[in-house]
Amino acid sequence: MDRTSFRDMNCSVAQALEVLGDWWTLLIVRDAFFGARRFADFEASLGIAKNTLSDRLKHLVDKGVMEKIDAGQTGPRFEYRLTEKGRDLHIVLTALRQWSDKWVYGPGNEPLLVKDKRTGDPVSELRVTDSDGNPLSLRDMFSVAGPGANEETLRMFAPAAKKHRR
Amino acid sequence: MDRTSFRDMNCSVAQALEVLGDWWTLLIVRDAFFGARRFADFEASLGIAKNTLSDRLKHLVDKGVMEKIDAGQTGPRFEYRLTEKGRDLHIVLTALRQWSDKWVYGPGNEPLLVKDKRTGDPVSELRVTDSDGNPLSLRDMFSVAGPGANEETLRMFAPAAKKHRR
DNA sequence: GAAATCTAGTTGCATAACAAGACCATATAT
DNA sequence: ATATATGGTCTTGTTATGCAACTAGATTTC
Repeated sequence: MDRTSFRDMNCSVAQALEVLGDWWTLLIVRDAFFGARRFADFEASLGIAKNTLSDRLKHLVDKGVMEKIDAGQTGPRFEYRLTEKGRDLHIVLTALRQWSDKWVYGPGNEPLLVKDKRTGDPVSELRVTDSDGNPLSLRDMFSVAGPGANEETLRMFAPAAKKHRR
Repeated sequence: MDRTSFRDMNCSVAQALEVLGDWWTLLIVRDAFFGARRFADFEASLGIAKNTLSDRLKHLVDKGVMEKIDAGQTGPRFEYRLTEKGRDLHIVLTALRQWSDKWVYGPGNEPLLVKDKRTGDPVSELRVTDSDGNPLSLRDMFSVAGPGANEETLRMFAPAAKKHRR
């Protein structure tokens, strides 16, 4: 009666959630982007229980999102740093932030703004675009099985869609 | 000893996770994008327990991400559909998918490809850009307290960053 | 028209995940 | 020698989640 793992699902979203889907995990990554490095940093800024933080950091290190560095000439002093894999999550956090700014807080109530250093303007909203940078709406795209697809993928991906189409 | 809620954190990422952060939730949304609508659709394609699915759907409806529609002339027959708020999560799923395609599966092993209907090319990678559409790297941006910030935000956002800067 | 089936769940039980706080080991500071 | 800081582990409870059984209205089959 373990919690169902997403490991065997041949789906990128599922795999991402297998790494990031636990309660607290993405907030730890967020804090890392804000400069938190030490165990106590995360603990203080999140108010997370030590054991949970310990688990999550281990998991993130294990998955290659963060690395644990012994920064200690002076006693037990470790730093947890984002790897490149971890830094690449910036786009995921941006997507979540923008969604929440729009739908939870609403325009004009954002707790935090991310701006372009050069112009001072807020960064623009993420959009899915074609290769030339033109925005694509949901109706302008379609999904197909990729090179890594298998039957599992297909079962997942074309679930009931067909059954209910009129 | 409840699970810590993120409700009181004045942070967009935390609020997004308060809505989406549970195990299974984003996979349910993913399935909705793939055309799943009925209780049994989600159940079959995910292999999720009925009670958990029931909880999650209630929560998503409650948060305005999906709506429950009685599509039943013929018996108990409901449909769960994404609202506009829910459809806007497409960008979040895209970010997660692209991250995983890059870092978990690797190029050439994607289980699923999303393509431009017009050209047949895969949609391009999400990027954070300035108002003119020029890509910005992490170093090209900075964060500031927004109009909705409070002390809580600041404590979160400038946690240890200062302490450890040399 | 009775029995089986389908849909959309709820309920009860077992276990894993999570939270809170006590405790611990190493090292430096006083 | 004592106190403090760091970075945890351990113990103990409470939820969350999974699994299976059951329910209830409506439809289909016999």
